[in-house]
Amino acid sequence: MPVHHALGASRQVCSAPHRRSAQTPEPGEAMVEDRPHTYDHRMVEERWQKEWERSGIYRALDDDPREKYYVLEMLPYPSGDLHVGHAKNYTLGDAVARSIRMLGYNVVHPMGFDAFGLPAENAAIQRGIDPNSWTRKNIATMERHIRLMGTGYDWTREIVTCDPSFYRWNQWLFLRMYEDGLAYKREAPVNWCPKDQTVLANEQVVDGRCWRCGTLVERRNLSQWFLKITAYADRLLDSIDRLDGWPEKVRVMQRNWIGRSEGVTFSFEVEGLGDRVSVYTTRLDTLFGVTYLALAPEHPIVARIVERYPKKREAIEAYAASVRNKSELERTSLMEKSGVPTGAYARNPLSNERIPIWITNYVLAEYGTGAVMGVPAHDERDFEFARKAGLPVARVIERPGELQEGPMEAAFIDDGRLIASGDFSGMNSERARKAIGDRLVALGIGEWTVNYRIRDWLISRQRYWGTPIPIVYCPDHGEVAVPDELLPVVLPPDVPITGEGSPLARDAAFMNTTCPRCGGPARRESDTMDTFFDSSWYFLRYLDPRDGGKPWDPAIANEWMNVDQYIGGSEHAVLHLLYSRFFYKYFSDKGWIAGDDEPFARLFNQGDVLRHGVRMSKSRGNVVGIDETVEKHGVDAMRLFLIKATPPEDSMEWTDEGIAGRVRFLDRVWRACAPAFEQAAGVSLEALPEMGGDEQRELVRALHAALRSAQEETLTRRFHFNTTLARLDETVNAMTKFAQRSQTSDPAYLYAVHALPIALAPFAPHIAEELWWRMGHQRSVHLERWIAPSERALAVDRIEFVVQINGKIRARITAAPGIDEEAAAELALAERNVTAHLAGKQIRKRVFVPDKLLSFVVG
RNA sequence: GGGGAAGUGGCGGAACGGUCUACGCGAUCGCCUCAAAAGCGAUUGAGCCUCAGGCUCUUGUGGGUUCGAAUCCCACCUUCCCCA
Repeated sequence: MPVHHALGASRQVCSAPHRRSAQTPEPGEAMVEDRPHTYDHRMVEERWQKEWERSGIYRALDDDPREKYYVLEMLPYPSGDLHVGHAKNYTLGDAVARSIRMLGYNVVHPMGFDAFGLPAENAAIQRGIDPNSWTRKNIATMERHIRLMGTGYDWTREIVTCDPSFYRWNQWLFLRMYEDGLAYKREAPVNWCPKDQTVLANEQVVDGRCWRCGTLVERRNLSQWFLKITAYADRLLDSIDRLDGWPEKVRVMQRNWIGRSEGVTFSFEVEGLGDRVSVYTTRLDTLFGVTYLALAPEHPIVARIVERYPKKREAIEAYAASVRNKSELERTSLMEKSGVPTGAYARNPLSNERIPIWITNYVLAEYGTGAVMGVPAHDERDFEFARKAGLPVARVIERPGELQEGPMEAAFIDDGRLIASGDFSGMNSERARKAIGDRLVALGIGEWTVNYRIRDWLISRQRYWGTPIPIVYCPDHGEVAVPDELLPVVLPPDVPITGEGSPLARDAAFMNTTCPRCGGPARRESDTMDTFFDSSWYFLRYLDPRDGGKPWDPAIANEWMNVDQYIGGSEHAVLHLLYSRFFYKYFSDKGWIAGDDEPFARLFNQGDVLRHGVRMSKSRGNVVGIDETVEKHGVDAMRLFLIKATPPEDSMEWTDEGIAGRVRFLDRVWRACAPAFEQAAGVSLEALPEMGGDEQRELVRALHAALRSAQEETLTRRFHFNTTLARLDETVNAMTKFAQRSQTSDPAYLYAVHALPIALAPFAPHIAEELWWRMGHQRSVHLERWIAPSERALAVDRIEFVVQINGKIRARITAAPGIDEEAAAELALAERNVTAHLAGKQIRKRVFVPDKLLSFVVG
């Protein structure tokens, strides 16, 4: 039987209360004798994690009358051991899911693994481990860690993308896109990472380097599969405006990435050739400042020019060869701008001026038209090149009211007023762009053009550990789609992985197949899909994870979509989020989802966890592991520290003192509640308790302030639970104080003890459950409804207002709330310090803010 | 160069037109103890004065709006992020 001791007694006994059920393990005896003062986190946490698993309290059901709420963390890559930096992400999502659930929503909160990708293959190359078993092992470790954090996921919905039951739907979706002309194969110069031995999408090249391994990428011409994301460029851009639950930063980055610009495509005639060279520009106002035409060495017209002006052949070909294999970054940023004259000339279509044609390294064939008009006076790169090449600089824009003389020191790239521009001189830039554009169109050599920075998404990867692209090549029928009934095209096991070339291409058993159309011998496509394909739609599979006939049931998806709260790091601000938005718009067009064609209503970017001032990461060797942290301090303490340290969007420093503080907090919670376990449950939470005195009122007020904070931070989606934890600290401090002065059998105290587990449940789920159970409850605290914060409980019976004279505080006065201005003034004028400052002055104005201040303006 | 975010005690942060520094960490002192740890309690922005009281200053810097500004506006400085 429980033994009650007054708080502060030399020995605090935590004995076993009544049994809950046959399956529930008994609380250990260790708590009773070994560590009498403290809460034994290890035993309690382990026990409840097992119990939650057994009882399945976090399962989300499809037909639930409550309003749905979809909370999702970005699909993690199973990288093995997790550290507390990962824990921050899952802890926030878990706290949000739990508090939303307690507020009465039907919450779905699933988890799964982004299991395809290069690290598994690299492990195979380096250590000869099979990618599948390596991945499965990592998933097991990671899943254990995620469970160890006390997270309340609905594991019945778990998906693993390397499972054929998942990736078969990648193939199915790919085939629908193929049918709709959104998936196509073409030869193109692509980003090739020599280390990873594969191509990369534009989005996956950061500063000219492979986003994964940091190797400088090269250019290669290869035949590759693309997804036509550019067909959705305008829609992807336009609906960014509606994403008001997204961080502004991410919205700006997406807009920049899509990079829509309006300009004119027009052409220059090449002298003596009859051909024309097209260029695209948004800066038509600088057209009269063109002093040369720059071509990419790969531009098709170069060959014709060489033919016509053979004298320069050698120089041109040598130059083209020297540039050819350089990466985009090297050409546009790292290398000095260079070029050679071709000997050919072009005519400026408006000024009719004769300008030299150069080939240069800083113009890329696959960007725009592969040719640009050179305007050194008003473009930085052109200015730099012209200076090196000795080309003239012709100023055609000036800042109004400013006369420039002498040679230019740098390009002037702002808008201004046109000079030396024929009929257009005197116009401002904006008007001139329109006028010059219209003139070119009227002359029949130009066309208004909308241009995008975004390119089609290259999804081919010459690697093994990914979804096989379901295409076969037949000598008679060419490219043939694998029919749906033959899906999935299964990744063959036991393929030797050497890091040289495509493993699948060497596997004869995989490659040799029959043509679905004629039954004759055919070869399979050996490329696999970019893993971003998987993460572009996985959030729909969670909703119908075991469907064997389709990727998801539209009716079920419509019940749950879209994702109400998406949580993840800002590193996916462009890639994953842009791809997912593209897929979702396509699904919407197909009628596979209804309603909003944006998948993620709200997005929250978490801040990092730092150790010694830098981001925690394995490669830096500054990680603090989950296992050791949980072992030493406990899951709840870890979660509380991760939440308490900073607002969730900020990065935080992991400190030993910080987590120690949260361990102390949990001990204080335990000590405050333990003496009242037996009696607390007898006090109803439906109504406020009797609050005889100030101490009682203050205690209940502190508790309700915590309840209000958690509720507000959840419903406003601000998630600044660091302030909620401050209110919980105050609550527990108030309880400790109360217990020292008054009886712990006081109804107000018992009420606080009874309610505390509910207020703690979203943040420290284990101790909350333990307290709840010890009070005799049979049902999980996590299935309880939140206690609505009560205005009456929050009301104070005394306020302190300040008296200001000319803006300076001269007195602080305690009074009843709601005191009127006259009464407040009377009290103020009774203060010595107030009268002293008012003496001999005339009151010109009086400002009264109820319960806050009374301000006198004197002169 | 353009855009975005941010600068508050010894530290993390709270407050977002109305008492600056809630809460936590750290530190100092006290109680308990043979002693320590733990726990509990108190103190903790700076400088002054005629020190039971009161004054001045303080939210990166300088201006402005206002009875009143950390909060709103302008300029500048610094840091981080994105784009070029």
